[in-house]
Amino acid sequence: MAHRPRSEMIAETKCKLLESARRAFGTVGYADASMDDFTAEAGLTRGAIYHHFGGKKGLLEAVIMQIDAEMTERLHEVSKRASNPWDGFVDECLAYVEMALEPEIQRIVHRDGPAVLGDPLGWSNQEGCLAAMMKHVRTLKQQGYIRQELDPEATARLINGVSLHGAQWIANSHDPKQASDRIVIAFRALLEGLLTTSNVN
Amino acid sequence: MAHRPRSEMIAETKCKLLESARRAFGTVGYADASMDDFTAEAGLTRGAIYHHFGGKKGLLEAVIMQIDAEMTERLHEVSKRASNPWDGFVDECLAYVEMALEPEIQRIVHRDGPAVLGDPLGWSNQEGCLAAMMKHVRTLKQQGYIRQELDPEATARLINGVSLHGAQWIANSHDPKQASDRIVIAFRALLEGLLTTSNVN
DNA sequence: CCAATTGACATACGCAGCGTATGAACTTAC
DNA sequence: GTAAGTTCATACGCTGCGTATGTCAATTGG
Repeated sequence: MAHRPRSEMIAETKCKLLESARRAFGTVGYADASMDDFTAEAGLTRGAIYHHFGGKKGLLEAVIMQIDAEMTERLHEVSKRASNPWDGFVDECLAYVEMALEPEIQRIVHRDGPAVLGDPLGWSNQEGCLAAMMKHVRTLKQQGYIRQELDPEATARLINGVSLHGAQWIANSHDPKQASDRIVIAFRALLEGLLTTSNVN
Repeated sequence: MAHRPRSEMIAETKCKLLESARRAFGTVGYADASMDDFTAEAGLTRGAIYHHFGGKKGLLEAVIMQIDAEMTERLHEVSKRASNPWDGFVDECLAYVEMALEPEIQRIVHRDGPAVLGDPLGWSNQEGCLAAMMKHVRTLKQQGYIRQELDPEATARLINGVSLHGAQWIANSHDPKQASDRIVIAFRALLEGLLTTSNVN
């Protein structure tokens, strides 16, 4: 077995770095993740990181983009199998909450990410979870489900905030199950504020 | 002029440390704030920090508590001069948004704080901004303004999330004025979802 | 098929920054 | 007035990042 093409080797190296970095970031956090440690774990050294990702920050950014792509995919799956647009939207929101409960996502995407890279607006603008939700809101508006005066982007942003904080509260609650139930009730109530009067049940 | 009582000297030292640390954290951020630098700026050394605050984290915690206390006070002022409870609540929410726009608050309280110290639930549980908002929600519920099935804590948490993300979006927008207008509309819509049907206009 | 060149990493070095252990001065208590 | 405790400064070692440099393999051009 001779050597495989170079492009494959590179892709594998990048993949290994992303994997071990993601695990380190997700467990001990960005600040306490030693580059020497998790590169060694991947059988490499820091040199590879500086070459491929420019540095520790670049690596974090790449990890986040990877996770965000996975989240977007999962959310798409959820909203696809709803019977009507509004329910699909609500389901997607709740799925987003559930995902934010996963330790890896919570830590990397929602805590260290904004702290290290700044506001999420910069790195998840195109084709990310936020973009997907924004598109969803726009559709609901066109179909008359929600109020006409609502701006899709602003609305998506706010709902995103609701989801994140709800999730955070649930995650850190001593009784996650009960917290989840209470959050869902309040969440649904808030969302109903968006509906046009003719759509309020 | 002889020596003043020791307790005064200590208080002054603590105050100076808090002040310079707060400035450093608020501008360059927690990670890039060198303890040697901002202690020197206060005419002291790191030794003082480890003695009084236990370390860098402890100092951040103290700074956050100081800011949170100021925020609580300011919010209280706002809601006090409203004509009715619901308007007072809405005003308080919008004031919270505005405060989250201030760079120092945004950076220290909403970004570095959670990243370094973990979830805000731990450090702002008692007598903080969240507690105040929660109390407000409870009152509104008792007075019949908002739905009975809503849990005050969960609701306050979600609204907090709405405020934070709205503020963040406004702050990073290229047109803050326009963004602010769009956020306010969506924010009000969401809040109206909390109202009892008899209170919806 | 063989240089020449580029790319993909590893190695070595320097430096900043944190935490701790130690020490000195000053205060308070008795 | 002395002993004890407090408040800070100083000194030390360690970890961890970034960069500069080196090395080897792979690709390219003739």
